[in-house]
Amino acid sequence: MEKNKNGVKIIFHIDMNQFFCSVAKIIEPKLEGMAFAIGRESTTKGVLSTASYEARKYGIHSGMPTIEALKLLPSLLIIHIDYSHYLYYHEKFINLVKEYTNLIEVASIDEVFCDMTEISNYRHPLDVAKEIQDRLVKEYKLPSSIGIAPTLFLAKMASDIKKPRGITVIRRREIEKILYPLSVKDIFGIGKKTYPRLLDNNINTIKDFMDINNKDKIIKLIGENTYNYATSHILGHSSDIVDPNRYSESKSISECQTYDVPISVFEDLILESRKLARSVYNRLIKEKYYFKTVKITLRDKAFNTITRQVTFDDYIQDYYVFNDALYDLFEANFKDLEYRLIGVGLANLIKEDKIEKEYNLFTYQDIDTKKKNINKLIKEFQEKFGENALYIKKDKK
DNA sequence: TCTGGGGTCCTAGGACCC
DNA sequence: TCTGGGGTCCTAGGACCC
Repeated sequence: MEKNKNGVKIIFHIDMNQFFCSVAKIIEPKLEGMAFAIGRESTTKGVLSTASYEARKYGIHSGMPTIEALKLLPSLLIIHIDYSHYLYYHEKFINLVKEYTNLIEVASIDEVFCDMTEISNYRHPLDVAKEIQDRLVKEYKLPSSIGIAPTLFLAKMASDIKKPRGITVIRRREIEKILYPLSVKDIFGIGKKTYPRLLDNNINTIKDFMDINNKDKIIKLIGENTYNYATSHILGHSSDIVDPNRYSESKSISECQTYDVPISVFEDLILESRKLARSVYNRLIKEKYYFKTVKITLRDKAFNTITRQVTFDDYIQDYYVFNDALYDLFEANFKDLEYRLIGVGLANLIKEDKIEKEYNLFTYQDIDTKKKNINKLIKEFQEKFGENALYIKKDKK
């Protein structure tokens, strides 16, 4: 891996500030300074995906039900933008960063990790960060925050510290100073379920979280693996590298739909599932995957959600097998309820070009196992009946 | 109070194999 | 009749992230 003259990796995490709102403002500059949010237009159903800083002042935030946000601010403007617009500016953003390094890991539509170790040998990382930030604003009107640290995890934590338009550096020797005063909810991976449970146990700050005296208590709450993951990453112990191919292959493809009018008739459910299935299948073919697992999701009016799945022995790419499996799964799990959400998906994916290799491997393994079994049997029988008992004499006429 | 849509990863239990 | 230990795969649910 890249190392600079000090033997330390320089990782950037570049995070677009309220990316969806920025794109809306590019499309319509009048939105600048207005309290608005991104969500489903002309309905109070659903949740908001982003809120402008002006809207956030009223307590409005992403994930908030639209109807709740409107209670806080009846004049909140709700905008919907086609996803292709976001993708367009995503590309611009990625291409600009690629001018500095090819070691880029696209983490989501609005954030990337990049390894700037090489460039740090002849340019100061802060200058580079400042330049990227300025160019994103000048060339595309995209504000961003940048975190600079020796690991991906710390860079991600760093970019969160100053928003909007911040640049934060975390050096190894500054980890305690910078991170320990922060709340445990700022730890990447601690969410809205775990946070209150930690608070109940007097774990408020990252300092509390890292206190060895709290170790057993925290492990009981979040499990040993999560604990070890979080603590070692906070200390900067991580061998993660910027991997441009980390998300290049999907693990699953799925689509779901929430209905304003719940579905309570099985035939309607099947009809809707066919639409979702068609779309999922098109993506499967377009991206050249085979699948082994078919999944369904059902959510009723009371928000009870079940998932069911079936896995086949071989990788397949057959639309009718997919649809039959969906039908069987829905039929077996359909109850006399009102369903608000239906989901279908494919998992256990493999790329088309890998499939032949896989099959050859399977066949080889099969032969190998079979051979071993036969030899075991021969040995057993020879021990029982004698070395030559299994060889039939050919002297018979 | 009302809760979208697309993902990833983890856990715990069970089946099965050696 | 009383049954170990390790590994892998599958399933369902849950937490989390953007």
